[in-house]
Amino acid sequence: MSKQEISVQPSGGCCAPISISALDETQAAEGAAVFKALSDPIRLRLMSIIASAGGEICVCDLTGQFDVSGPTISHHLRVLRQAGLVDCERRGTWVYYWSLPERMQWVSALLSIPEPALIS
Amino acid sequence: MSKQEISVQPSGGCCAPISISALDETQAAEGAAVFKALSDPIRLRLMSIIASAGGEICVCDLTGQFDVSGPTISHHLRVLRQAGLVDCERRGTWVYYWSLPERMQWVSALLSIPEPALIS
DNA sequence: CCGCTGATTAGATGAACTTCTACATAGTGG
DNA sequence: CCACTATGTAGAAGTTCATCTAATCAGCGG
Repeated sequence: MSKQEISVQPSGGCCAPISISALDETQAAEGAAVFKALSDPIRLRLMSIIASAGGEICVCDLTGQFDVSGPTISHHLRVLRQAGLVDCERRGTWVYYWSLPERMQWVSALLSIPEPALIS
Repeated sequence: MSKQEISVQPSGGCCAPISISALDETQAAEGAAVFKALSDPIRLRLMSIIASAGGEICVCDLTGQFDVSGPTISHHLRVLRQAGLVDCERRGTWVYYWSLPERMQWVSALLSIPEPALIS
């Protein structure tokens, strides 16, 4: 896995929270792409299950928790992967996914409101 | 403004970060709705301009910064409003928008990775 | 009261997205 | 080498979304 695909290239979480300064078009495009990946209820729940799994989790343990077909889960996992939020690896018959905390934290920081901002 | 519309009812930012525990279907639906509002480059940039304005900002100061028509900006602002991320008020001829930090911080907290989680 | 400007609403159109079924690929084990 | 299981890919169908133009609403000034 981790194959080369046309995906959002993480430019490195490098911009100030939006409560501090506005985003330029490039930053907005990258941020919006990540938010789009999280904008589906199934994907957000998938992301939360993977992120809270503490390590990695097998696709076979994900599929059963949703009322959609396997290919649909597969599709959603690819979207999360292309957004840089998770990565995966095949080991034998099974494929394991884990979350990429840096990416999550970058998006979190984008929306955060620093203490100084709360005071002013 | 602040009219009654079918929108995402903020249930109060009340769930743990997804790196700690998975979301149930209801929480995922509410979270995904907010992320969807932020999933468009124009909307995310609008949000960042409003949030970093320090107070409120007139629609007339927003429209000129984008290459889309006025009605399109209006549409995007409504989406942000329905997601509970901004609110607005008409004063005379002009309409002013401001950000709702609580909502922003709730979403930010959802994706945050608490210190203890980084250690374990 | 009428025209003007700012902003939103309504309706239409083309693109993107979610989901499915059918099929393909990867790996295990007899 | 073949059957079987776990995932992923391809393509299609229905729905949602972003955007535009045209029309409407709100407030100001003559």
